[in-house]
Amino acid sequence: MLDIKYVRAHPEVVKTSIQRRNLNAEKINVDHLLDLDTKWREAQSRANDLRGQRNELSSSIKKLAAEERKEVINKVKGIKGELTQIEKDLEDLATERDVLLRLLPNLLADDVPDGKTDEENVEVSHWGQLPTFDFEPRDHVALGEITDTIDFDRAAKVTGSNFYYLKHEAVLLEQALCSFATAHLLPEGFIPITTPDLARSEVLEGIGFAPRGPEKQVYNVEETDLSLVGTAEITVGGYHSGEIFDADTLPLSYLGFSHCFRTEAGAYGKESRGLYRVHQFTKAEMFVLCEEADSTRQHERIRAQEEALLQELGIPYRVVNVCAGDLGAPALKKYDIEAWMPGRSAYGEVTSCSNCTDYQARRLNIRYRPEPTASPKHVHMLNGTAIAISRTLIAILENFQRADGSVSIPKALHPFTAGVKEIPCRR
RNA sequence: GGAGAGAUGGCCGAGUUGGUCGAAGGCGCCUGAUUCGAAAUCAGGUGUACGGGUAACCGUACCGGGGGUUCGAAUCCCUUUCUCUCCGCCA
Repeated sequence: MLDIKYVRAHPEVVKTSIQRRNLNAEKINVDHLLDLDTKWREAQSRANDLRGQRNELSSSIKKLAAEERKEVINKVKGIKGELTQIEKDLEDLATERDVLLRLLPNLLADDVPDGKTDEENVEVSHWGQLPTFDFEPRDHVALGEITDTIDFDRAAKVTGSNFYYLKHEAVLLEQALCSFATAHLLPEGFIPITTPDLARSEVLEGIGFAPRGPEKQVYNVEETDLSLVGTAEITVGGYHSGEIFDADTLPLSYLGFSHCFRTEAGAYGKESRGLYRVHQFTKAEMFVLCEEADSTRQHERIRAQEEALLQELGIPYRVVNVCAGDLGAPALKKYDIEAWMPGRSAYGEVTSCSNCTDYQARRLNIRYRPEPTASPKHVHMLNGTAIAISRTLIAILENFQRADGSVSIPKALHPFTAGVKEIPCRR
């Protein structure tokens, strides 16, 4: 959520963000919002006057004789009639205004490229040598089948499409990747944390997810206000809601582990084969709370960690600066890191990191005091994928496959795989 | 799941026969005095949001959330969430 005071002062900047993000300006109407806001402020002012009058008269009642008292009470009742109506208007205006206010996306960083879809994201760097094979490389679905490590067919019996079982070395890899991420990020000051896999609507909304309605991306739990989380960003972000930090406790960095559940409604089509777009996966997520002036630096720090992890694994990748039209509403700027996936001879997103500035902190009410006696400001919040297990598995299987259908396990994971260094072909 | 108790400012904690309570007291923090400096001590200050004003400042709201009673609610009633204790069930 943006600061309404900022919207009042800089409506053009907000409009530009909406336009560049290719959002529906009819629906997300800044002028209408400001109009409602003006009316709300007028009503607020009037209500204040009336309440002031009421309070003054009310407090005098005690001292008055019975005769006068009746008269004044009637007078106050008259004020109350008008006040009740204005308070009703005030509430309606505030509700309508806030609905619109919450639809506004974050501002855009200066260096966010123009563009409508992910095809217009701009490559900013790349790393690693693309593998060459003297055989026809298999994709991860085929590899998962012949090594008996990923089973989609049987999962379909239990949960339907886009679920899977991991078996044998894939399970080792899942656990090893989590341990690998921890081992790498612990010395960097990240606090490991496991979180609930569910969260309340209030928290989902605070982070910028729609918990209900046609645009929701999450599973709801019946007869509760809970949803399965799509990322630990939600639960780690909600962790400190309502709190005020001393500046010297920031930045605060977490490495959150959770399962991620996504309905992926309407996302079927290309790029949805195999593990790429599934309803459940495990993820290690970096999450940083910091001071306002520090967030750009923290964003680069998270990105550097994401790159370091892929480099240690030996997976070729490129970094793209996500264009305005492909950015999520809470993000001021986002990098996607795309690993090379030989199964489709293309790069595919494996991690991303977003600078959400104070957009999430405002609704979650997470603040800090820049100085001990200063008024609190909202913290800046950033998130980035350390390891998304499912997509990392794609990259590992496809990049490290051999002609005989076996797969070598990256050296960086050997300390965590119980001595297992390769995945044998079983068919 | 059943029965009770509670939720107050950055923290702890008074206040429940409704009015002078944004809220005692303490801690913490800030400023000043004292000191070579510090500790200790003493004095003063110290919530958030919204609205108004160039400003000093003024008004309004906020005592977990929502609703109600009343001229007036931290205080009374209803409801909801959470916490704690006890009982039951269970990994």
